[in-house]
Amino acid sequence: MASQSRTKSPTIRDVAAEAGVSHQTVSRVINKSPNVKVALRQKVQTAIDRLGYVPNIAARRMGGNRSYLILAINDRARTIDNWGVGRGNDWVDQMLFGGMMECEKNGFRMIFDLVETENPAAEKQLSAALSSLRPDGVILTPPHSENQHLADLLIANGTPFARIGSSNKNDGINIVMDDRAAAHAATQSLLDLGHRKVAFIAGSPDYLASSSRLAGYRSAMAQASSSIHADWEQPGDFSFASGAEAADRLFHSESRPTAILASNDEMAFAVLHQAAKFGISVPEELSVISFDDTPGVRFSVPPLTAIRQPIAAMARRAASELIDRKIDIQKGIQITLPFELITRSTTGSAPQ
Amino acid sequence: MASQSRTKSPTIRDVAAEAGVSHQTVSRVINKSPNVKVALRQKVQTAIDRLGYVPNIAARRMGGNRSYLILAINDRARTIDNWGVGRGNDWVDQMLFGGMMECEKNGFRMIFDLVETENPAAEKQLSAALSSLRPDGVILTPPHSENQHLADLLIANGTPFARIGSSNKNDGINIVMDDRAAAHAATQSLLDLGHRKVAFIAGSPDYLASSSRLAGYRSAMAQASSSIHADWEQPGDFSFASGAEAADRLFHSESRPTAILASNDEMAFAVLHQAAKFGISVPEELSVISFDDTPGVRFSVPPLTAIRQPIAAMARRAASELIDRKIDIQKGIQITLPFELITRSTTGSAPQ
DNA sequence: CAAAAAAATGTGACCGTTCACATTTTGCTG
DNA sequence: CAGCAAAATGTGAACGGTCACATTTTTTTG
Repeated sequence: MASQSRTKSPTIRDVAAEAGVSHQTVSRVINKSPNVKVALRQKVQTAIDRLGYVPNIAARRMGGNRSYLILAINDRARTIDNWGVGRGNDWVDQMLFGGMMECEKNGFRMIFDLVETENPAAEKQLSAALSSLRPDGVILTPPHSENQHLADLLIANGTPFARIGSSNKNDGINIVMDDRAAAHAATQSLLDLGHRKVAFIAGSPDYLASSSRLAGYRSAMAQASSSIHADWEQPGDFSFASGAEAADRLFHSESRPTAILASNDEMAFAVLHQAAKFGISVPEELSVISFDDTPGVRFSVPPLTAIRQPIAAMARRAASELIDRKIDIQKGIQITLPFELITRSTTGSAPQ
Repeated sequence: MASQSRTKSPTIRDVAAEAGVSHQTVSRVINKSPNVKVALRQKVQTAIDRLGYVPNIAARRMGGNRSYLILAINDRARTIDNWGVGRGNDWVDQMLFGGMMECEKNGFRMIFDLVETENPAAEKQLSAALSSLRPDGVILTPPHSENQHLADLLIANGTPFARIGSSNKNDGINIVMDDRAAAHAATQSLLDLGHRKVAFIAGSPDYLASSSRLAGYRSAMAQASSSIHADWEQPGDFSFASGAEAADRLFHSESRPTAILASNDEMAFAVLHQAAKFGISVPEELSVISFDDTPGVRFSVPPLTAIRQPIAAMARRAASELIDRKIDIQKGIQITLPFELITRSTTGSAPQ
């Protein structure tokens, strides 16, 4: 009944026999060892091609001390809503793409683990995954990149790791976008369009990025030396609801802003939503810029001008660094990737 | 320099020594063999807990004929745009969630492979993945679920597989939403609101779902016995651009529809976009329903009424069936999962 | 209650790689 | 061109599970 007998794939010894060499020589060819003569290498390669040999990843892990696996830890909370509410985790597919391409290029595989944000068993879950998979590297994405317990566990275990979207850490590989500079640039672009009343909706304080973005906004505003209104800095938590509330407060403010910088796309969507309700036209009466540039933004009406967070590029870089693994995880490495301001249709000159 | 020595995880033999039994007994406990006395089982379990033992997945694969791996084949084309254009693959994260939860529950892991749609090397890529990973099951997602070459390869290899979003196949496990019924229901809901001029924007003909949806639309319209205008059936290919073009044609049509059923969210977004341009208010002058209900839809203005495609549930079911593997892949199994019509704000009574 | 059957437990080989080390071949030096 | 170092290739063990089968214990049966 169940599955019929699996076709037997050729082994390294089949290739060795076919090429008339020892199995170890085949291994050397696979692993690009420099100490194989060209003639032999070619003979082996021919045999590999003829037999369609592909090394078995499980056996490689058994024999050597590498697994050719990169483990990506993502937030379950961001994804779980898909079940009911239909909230997407735009990180996952970009992670997948950026990280996976890099892995594939190097004969690695990427495996995901979804860990609940506030789960006290998170360490246990990671620990089990390490034992079971013995990955060559682990990528931590927000908010897990802020969880030092996980990092400590990885250090104790001797597994190299990279954090995405977190910096100022003195261990592991830390890959970030320059949030401060990005927020500054976005704010400046609004100032350059003649806006003087520029508001900011902050992200959840749990994320380091939130304070960096706020700092960038403040520095640009301070430089502009225009009068700053306290109401223009609104709290938020990255949710649609919090964005809508912030927008309400701003629209009711006695000094209503003509431009709003929102700390993520979802809150920017909420701003557009509320603007429509208030009969405020975008971009004629109000300009909006958001952070992240997740895939959905180009379908908003009007399409959002946004700071693109290079998630795929960050994941790719994380994978690449882990695969190279010339790294001493005990001391931290900081890598900053460039941001990009994508101008679409929610920004325009300040109203007269 | 490189990674420091990895902490040695306990092995099955460490547990055996700790519990004072043979390694095979430990193996039996792990695998829930019924033939272990309760007293012994408990002694072993205690030792497992004390040592924090977790079986090494690679070793399990080497010894036995299972890998505890499910391979999910996704479309690279849908994802590759992330790099440049920022187009999301809403399948991936839902697949990930639905399938992965099920895998995790059973001690399995899910691995993704991104395969280009039109790539002639697709079979080679799958073949390599099979050799390398030896997965216990493979999940094919659109458009790969329509590629019989891949299915044949899997059958020849003896690897069970499930197709998502494809039916009428006589091999493998086939999991679908009832597209015809869903399209019928959506169309009917518009007719029930008093609409008589109901248009349809079709999806790419490469997908079986496209024709099913068209059929459902036609059957509902036929039943309504209202006069049907040829212009109301517009071609499309699931892209924003094709949706915008279809909308343009419909809005210029001499018998402009008061309701439009679009075959996916992206084309529905395009309809909203064009409606705004034409100054057509939604839902007062035009009702819109879309297919898929991908995460972004609730941020459209106004939020889209949509048929939810239960992607996560389908992935979960696929994984579940493959893990149970009581299946004879030679003969096909058809599984239909329920759809759901999510009413949001793009639908309303027909204008007078 | 002895003999046979069934259930519980144990033993050693094996999966397909890489590793450590042994051996052979090649290249270099004086 | 002997003698030795370095490069190229080969050999067998080991990784950590499961499998097939052997052995021991318990239960059933006539």
